[in-house]
Amino acid sequence: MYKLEEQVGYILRLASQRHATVFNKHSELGLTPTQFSALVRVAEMGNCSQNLLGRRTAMDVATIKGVVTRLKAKGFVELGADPEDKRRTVVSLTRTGREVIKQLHKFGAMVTDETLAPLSGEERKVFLEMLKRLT
Amino acid sequence: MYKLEEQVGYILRLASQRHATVFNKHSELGLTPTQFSALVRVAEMGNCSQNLLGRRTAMDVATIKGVVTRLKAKGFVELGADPEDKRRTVVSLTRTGREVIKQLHKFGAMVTDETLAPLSGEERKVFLEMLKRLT
DNA sequence: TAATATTTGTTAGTATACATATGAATTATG
DNA sequence: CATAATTCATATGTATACTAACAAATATTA
Repeated sequence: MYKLEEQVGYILRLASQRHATVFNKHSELGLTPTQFSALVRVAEMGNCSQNLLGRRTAMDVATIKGVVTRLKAKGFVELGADPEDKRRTVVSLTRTGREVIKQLHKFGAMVTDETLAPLSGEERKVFLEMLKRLT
Repeated sequence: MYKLEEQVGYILRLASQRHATVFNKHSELGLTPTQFSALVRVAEMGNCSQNLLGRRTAMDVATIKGVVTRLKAKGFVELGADPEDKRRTVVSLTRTGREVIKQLHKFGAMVTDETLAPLSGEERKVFLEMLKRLT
């Protein structure tokens, strides 16, 4: 007998839903999970092109464009030209962006912690290790 | 040091992406993962209202509406009125829908299998059990 | 029974997410 | 050096996914 509840895709969707709920409950800056990832990555990389940022956050060119547009609208990043390559849009943090990074790191750790709350410390390690192998 | 790669939300997104890739690679009927879930559930439940179907597949009222509309356009389900409750839209399988269910079950099992390929048999059980606890 | 609350479904708005087509700039190749 | 291939960014179209506002039907309760 086929059970939808046993299919990995279905359960992954449910787990993602719960994670999103946890994320949104605590998000004060009004960031979405994808915007959060992109912002953290920009901070890590310093300046980088929009497309490269997309690759480093596993987002499609069309997706990262929208994310960057909204991060700019919210004042966390700014866009500039690359003197060495006229095709590129360089993404960098604004002053506001730099100021919230530490908060974001704390926030991210808290969301991960609460999402994994049903698992023990040892289980979390095992689970994350296996989940990574599925990527 | 904060690592995006260690955050459960980020890894969940990557795993979902890979699952979607596996799903699409094998999908001949042109169904999406959500459409697949809804269709399998309709088959399980026989007739049911659109909203109830949404609840049983963890989809929002707005989301399930779109999914049902597309399943209808593809000829897998049909919509009718409920004589006992004029608010309800009853969703049921068409003849075509009934004919593809067995295929869908096989297909679903294959997708789960290929998605979980990086894990051993024992690991899969442990992983799915933990993933379910996160929902 | 009348007022209230809930349920069902629709619609609009925002945000991913991917495929594909296009155009501009850059790099690689013959 | 000129053509081809690649890269970067934009735009369009389709499909989730959730919120919020709304109307109609049904259920509850005062």
